[in-house]
Amino acid sequence: MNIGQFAALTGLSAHTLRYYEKIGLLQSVVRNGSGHRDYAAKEAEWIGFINRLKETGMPLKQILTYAELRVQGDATAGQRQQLLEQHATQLAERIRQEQEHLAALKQKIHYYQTHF
Amino acid sequence: MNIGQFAALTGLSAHTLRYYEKIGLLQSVVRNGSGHRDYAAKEAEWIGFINRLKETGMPLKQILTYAELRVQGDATAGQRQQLLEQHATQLAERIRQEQEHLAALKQKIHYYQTHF
DNA sequence: CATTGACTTAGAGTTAACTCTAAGGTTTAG
DNA sequence: CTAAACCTTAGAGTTAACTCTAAGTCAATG
Repeated sequence: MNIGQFAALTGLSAHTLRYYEKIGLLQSVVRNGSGHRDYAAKEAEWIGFINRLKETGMPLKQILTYAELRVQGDATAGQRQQLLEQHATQLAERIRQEQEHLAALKQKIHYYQTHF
Repeated sequence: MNIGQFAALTGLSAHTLRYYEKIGLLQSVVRNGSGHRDYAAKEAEWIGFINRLKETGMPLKQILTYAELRVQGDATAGQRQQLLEQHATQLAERIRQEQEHLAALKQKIHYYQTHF
């Protein structure tokens, strides 16, 4: 799959895909005979995971750390697990806070409803 | 209360407080005889609400819209209510997504636990 | 065979929300 | 009285994560 198709599939732009490659987030993209990038299914999966981490607020730098551990193979599984555990803990805490904020917002909205 | 004390109280820097004033987020700060800002309790409350909106991902521009409606008084209560309702809906949706992400992360962590 | 899309490097531009600096002046606290 | 904190305007710098441009070349599609 070429970069245009892969961009459409992942929702990222071709520019962004090259950028991700440049900073080391995508290390396994192979080229076809004429030098064009040829994306495989595993890249789509990996981008999916990157997006999950991004959408939960992990900065690219940290995702990059994870990516670098990943290419080092099984020896780094423990570190990766720890990294994800830390992130999961932070995410749970954020969800908790957002629920609190949501409750407060709803109360404020209720105030508007009853007073105007 | 002067700007230094108020900064300490709200967790924002004096720089940021002046910046908020400049962009119109803080419109009611009075000055004492010598021109220094004199913050009141209502400002602290308002900053608290701004922080709540910020922490739930509302961009300053939109918070500014709310601020401008606010200073226009009761006539804009409906619009403000609508703005908050929209935001609450988005927030609820985001929480839902984050919960999904969290579940997926936990599964991945579980995978690490059982395979290494 | 013409158009569209791919390739490269290198670097500039964008947006949000600060964050800080300069430069000169006034006020307050101990 | 002196040091720290406040005031002003105007503008530069920062960080993240893109986003785009230039300039020239090569490949793929209909």
